[in-house]
Amino acid sequence: MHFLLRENIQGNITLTENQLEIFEGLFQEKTLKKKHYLLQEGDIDQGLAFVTNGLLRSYKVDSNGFEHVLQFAPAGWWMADMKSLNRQEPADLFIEALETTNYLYISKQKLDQVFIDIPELERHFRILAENAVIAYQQRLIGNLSQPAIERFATFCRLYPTLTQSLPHKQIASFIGVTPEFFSKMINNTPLPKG
Amino acid sequence: MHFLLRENIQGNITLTENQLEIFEGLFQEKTLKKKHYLLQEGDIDQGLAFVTNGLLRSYKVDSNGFEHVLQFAPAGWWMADMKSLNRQEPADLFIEALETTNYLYISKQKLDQVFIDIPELERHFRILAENAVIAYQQRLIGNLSQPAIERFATFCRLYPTLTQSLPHKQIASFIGVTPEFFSKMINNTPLPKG
DNA sequence: ATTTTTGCTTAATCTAGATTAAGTTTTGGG
DNA sequence: CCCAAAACTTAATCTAGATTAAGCAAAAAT
Repeated sequence: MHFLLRENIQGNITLTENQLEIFEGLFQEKTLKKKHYLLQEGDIDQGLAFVTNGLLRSYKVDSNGFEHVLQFAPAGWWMADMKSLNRQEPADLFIEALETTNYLYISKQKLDQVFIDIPELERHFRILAENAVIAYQQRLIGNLSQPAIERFATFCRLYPTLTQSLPHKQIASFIGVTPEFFSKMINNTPLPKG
Repeated sequence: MHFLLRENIQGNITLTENQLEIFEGLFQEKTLKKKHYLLQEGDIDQGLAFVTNGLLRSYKVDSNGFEHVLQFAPAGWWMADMKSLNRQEPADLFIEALETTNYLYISKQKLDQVFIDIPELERHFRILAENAVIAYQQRLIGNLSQPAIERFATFCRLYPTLTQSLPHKQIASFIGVTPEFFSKMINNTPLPKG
């Protein structure tokens, strides 16, 4: 059940078996049914989720009621409303299960303590945060410089698995177009005549 | 000269006077003249800059030759091409001085070592990275959900000092519009008749 | 000081993508 | 198995912002 968590950690740092077991002992196994929420706007995020199975998405609802997907978290990915979690203030994001999802949950309190007990883990989360910064920078530049069709191509290259399993509506929201335009766009790859 | 660096650190962690002096000893003081580059596309970023005076910007040049500003760094801010620095690969960003700028420079090597010697500093940089993630998330959502005039209003609220000191062209690039549209937009706040 | 470059503005035209509105297909709950 | 709700498609119309093209102002460089 935890091999994905171990892989995640060992991608950045080296821990002893004992340290791994201490860390793993801080999580609870949880399940969220499809269409249920891990977090809703206004809640205060109390911890981090590591998906072991299924699929989560985080999104913001804007002042006109439109949804904008910030992140998808399939198995092996972390998910939280980082602003709400870090500052302990009301969330502006929703986190929802797109499929019934199993995840490991660790409270902010336990996470903060383990950074003191096992400083290598703080390195792991520093590197994860830095990689997230890089990913958001690239997405932002893509949104400013590329037309929708190229953003879609980038999405397909980056998340080939998700491209298959997600409703088009969700991909459209992630790349920043309406479902109507997305539909028109992908059905407009005109085949050569003859 | 270093009071801004101390303020920056002490905003997140507590170090002894001795630890502060060790850390400060790892930096070189440098100066970059206006319009000169700290980093150009294709270079490999070798370290982090902490601005003590002046103003840097990082930007990407897209395939059509248009510039997109990722970040401004006035006094008290850090600057790097995080992707190039972390992965030691060719940069896709330029980092340029918009004014003659003084900064403290630390190499990647020394920074990595000090994270081992003084684990609290790794916490500081973890928190900085997490705050950067939050800022990019908000900027991305703003770009997807708000018209340019509201993105400009947000920019003015967030960076009141920069709003005064920056050429309009740079603000336009940051919020993601052409200079022509920016000009039209800000000169179109129609005054009431009479 | 004057020439060149860079920045700012205005205005006409153009377009990627939004909006609105149906109609169709698929999914899933009871 | 059936019905309601979602998801997807198509098409007409609309608009925020881009593009192109001038002209003007300010700042740097020689």
